[in-house]
Amino acid sequence: MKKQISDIPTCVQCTNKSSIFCALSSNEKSELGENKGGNFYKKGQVVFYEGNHSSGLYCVFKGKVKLTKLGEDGKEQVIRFAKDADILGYRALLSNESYQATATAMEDCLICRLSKKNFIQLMEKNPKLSWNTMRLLSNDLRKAEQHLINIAQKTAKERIAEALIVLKSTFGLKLDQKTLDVTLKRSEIAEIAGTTTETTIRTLASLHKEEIIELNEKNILILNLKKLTKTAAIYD
Amino acid sequence: MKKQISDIPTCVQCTNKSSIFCALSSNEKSELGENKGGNFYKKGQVVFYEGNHSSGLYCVFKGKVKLTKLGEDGKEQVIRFAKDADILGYRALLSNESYQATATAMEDCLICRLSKKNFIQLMEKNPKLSWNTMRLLSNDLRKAEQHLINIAQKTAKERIAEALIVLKSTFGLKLDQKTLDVTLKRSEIAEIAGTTTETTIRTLASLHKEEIIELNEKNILILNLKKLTKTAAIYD
DNA sequence: CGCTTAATTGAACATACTCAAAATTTGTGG
DNA sequence: CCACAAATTTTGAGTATGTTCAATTAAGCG
Repeated sequence: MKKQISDIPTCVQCTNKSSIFCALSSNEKSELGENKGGNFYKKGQVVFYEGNHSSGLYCVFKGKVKLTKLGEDGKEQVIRFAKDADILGYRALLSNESYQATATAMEDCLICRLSKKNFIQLMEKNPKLSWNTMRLLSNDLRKAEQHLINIAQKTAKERIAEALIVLKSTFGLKLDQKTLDVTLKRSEIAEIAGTTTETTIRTLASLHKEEIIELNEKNILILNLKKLTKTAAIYD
Repeated sequence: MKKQISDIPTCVQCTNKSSIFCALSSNEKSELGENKGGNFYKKGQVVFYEGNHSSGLYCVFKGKVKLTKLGEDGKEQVIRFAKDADILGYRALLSNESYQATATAMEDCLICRLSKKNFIQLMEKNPKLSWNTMRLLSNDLRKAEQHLINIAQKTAKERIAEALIVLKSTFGLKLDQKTLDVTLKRSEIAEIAGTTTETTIRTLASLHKEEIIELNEKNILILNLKKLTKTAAIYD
């Protein structure tokens, strides 16, 4: 049962909460939605590439997206995630003209493309939208800096434990309240933690032996969050 | 000849260019400067501490400042620098209430403290100020993400070479067009590159042996920028 | 069912860290 | 300006962590 583009509502009708667009009135939302394009992205499909010229602002209606940057040696590094109601590509509007990262669908997604011009016009009219965008940037910056410290100062095991915690807080758990509500390849976990696939495999096996996590095929269950947090060396 | 607080002009008279406040009219600048406090900070003195409640916005009139975050194990990590006309502590205004990093004077500095309230009021009135602030955030985010990749994927030598290049582009060179216009302890360079003091010393010695840099007491001279760039694995 | 992709395991190796000690520089009070 | 204490830089050697590379097993998919 494949999702259709017609499943995407207009901005006015959009049911997604907690987006930066909540500050907009119905009229403004309708203005935002002019020239809107909704698209279906299959798992693994690229929404936009790092370095490409910015062609608008993306808003995730449904699905999970990872943002990665390419290192000099061709190794990918996950820098951020996006999910329902999150915005992608907004930094390209503000600084440079090109996208700073590559956005890839982690599962089948429905993503809208909004007009750059409309967004900028709305920001000028509605200070709340500017304010929300600034808060968003500010939070992303805080997370990026925290991530930097983690990678710079933690061991591979600590970073992998932290990656699991980040995945939990970003995507949440399934109904059993234990299983991470996202499936990743080992190499993708490695890209978050900034290590190799092999080290990731060995470390996950070690965490499993310590009864901190459970591994069921592609699924990862968090059995002992307290221990996992301790392993990640997070004390705040 | 110690600098005095009286050396600091009013915002209206401030000669610093390329700040986010260039968008302001004289009247607005004067509004910004109400309740302004100028302070002298001695080398090594802390302007504000990570985790402290935000008590305003800082604007560097003259000097060099480093922003650091503390890792779980107590190791400092330099996340950003600020120099003449740069703003500090602006993120605390937007997200959380507390400062996300510790700001320390790298040399004797003159730094103004501006009222939080005035800044926010001005942002609401003048969309250009919001826009500039957003651009600033956006650039900081880009740099932080680039820094993340560097630390995650480069060797210690590459990171140290990169640190020197960052120092050059941030603080520039002295009149000879070779000497970095900033003096740092070896441990501070290590904090930028995310490595240890010993590794930094050995690597600088190695770069010196390769005739890429020259070490004169506390000063670092860049003899061969091309080679240094190559060593840093920067190809763009 | 065969082919491709992903996960796993092992072993050798390298990078960079830790710890300790010595040399040097810097700062401060007399 | 000197002497002494403190901080910083430097060097060495041993070690651990994590990478690389190669080979094997398992899983996914048309």
